[in-house]
Amino acid sequence: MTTHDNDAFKPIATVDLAIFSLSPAGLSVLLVRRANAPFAGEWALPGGWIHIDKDLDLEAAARRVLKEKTGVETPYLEQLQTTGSAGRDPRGWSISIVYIALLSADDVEKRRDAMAEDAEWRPVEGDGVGFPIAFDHAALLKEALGRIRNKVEYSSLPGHLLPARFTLSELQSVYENLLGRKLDKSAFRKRMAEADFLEPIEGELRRASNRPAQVFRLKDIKSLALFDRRI
DNA sequence: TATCACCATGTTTCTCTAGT
DNA sequence: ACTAGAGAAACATGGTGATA
Repeated sequence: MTTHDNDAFKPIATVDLAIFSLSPAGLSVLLVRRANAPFAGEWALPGGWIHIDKDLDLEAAARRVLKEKTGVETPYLEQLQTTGSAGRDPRGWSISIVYIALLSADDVEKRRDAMAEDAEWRPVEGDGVGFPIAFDHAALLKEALGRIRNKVEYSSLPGHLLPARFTLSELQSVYENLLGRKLDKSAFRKRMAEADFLEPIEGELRRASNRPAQVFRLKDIKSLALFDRRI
C-alpha cells in the first residue's frame, strides 16, 4: 500500500448549485447559512458531498442536493463548470461540479414548507448578492449569472422561471427584467412564435379588467429552446 | 431585410349617470 | 333600488413607415 491510497490524499468532491427563481424583486438565488466550519455562519451556495453509494452520477448528486435544500425536483438543471484547486477549501484539495438550476414560481410556492431551514432566497444585485459569500462561491455565482444572462438573449430560459401557466405579457416582462431593457412587443411576439416553444392552453384565458389574455405553457419543461438569433 | 417605434383597431370590464 | 347605456381603461393584435 502506498501513501497515496490513504484518504488524506483524495480530493474532496462536491456538487454546488446556483439555484435561481424569480421573486417580486427580480432574479433571486438560493443561499444557505453554513452551520459548521469552515465559514461557519456565512452564506454559501447550496452544495453537498458526492455520495458514491447513493448517487448514480453527477447529475443525480446535484438533484439530490437540490431536493434536500428546496424540496423541488427541478425540471431544468445544467452543468456550469468543474472547478478544483488546493486552495479553494481550507479542508484540503477540493473539486466541485457546479450546476445551475431554474425553479418556477409555482415550484417555489408549492414547496415553501419543504425548503431547508438554513436556506433563503436572496435577490441578485449586479454580479452577486451584494455581500461576500463563503469559499469561491462569489466567483461561481458570477459565472452562473453570466451564463444565464447570455442565454436569456437566445433561449427560452425565462419561461422556466415563470409559473406553469403564463401570458405573453408576463413572459415579456421576465425577459425585460433579466435583460434590463425594454423589448418591442411586436418583435417579441414574432420571435416567440418563430421559436415555437410555447403551447396555448385551449380555452384558457386570463381575465382581468381588460381584454382576456391567452394563457400559454412550455412545450418542454425539461430543456431550453434555442433561438437562431438574439432576441 | 430585420428591427423598432408608433398607431389603429378589437375585445372586455369597470364606472358613472340617467331613466324607470 | 335597479337597470341599461355610454364612455373610459387596459390590453391583445396587427399594420405602417423610418432606420440601420
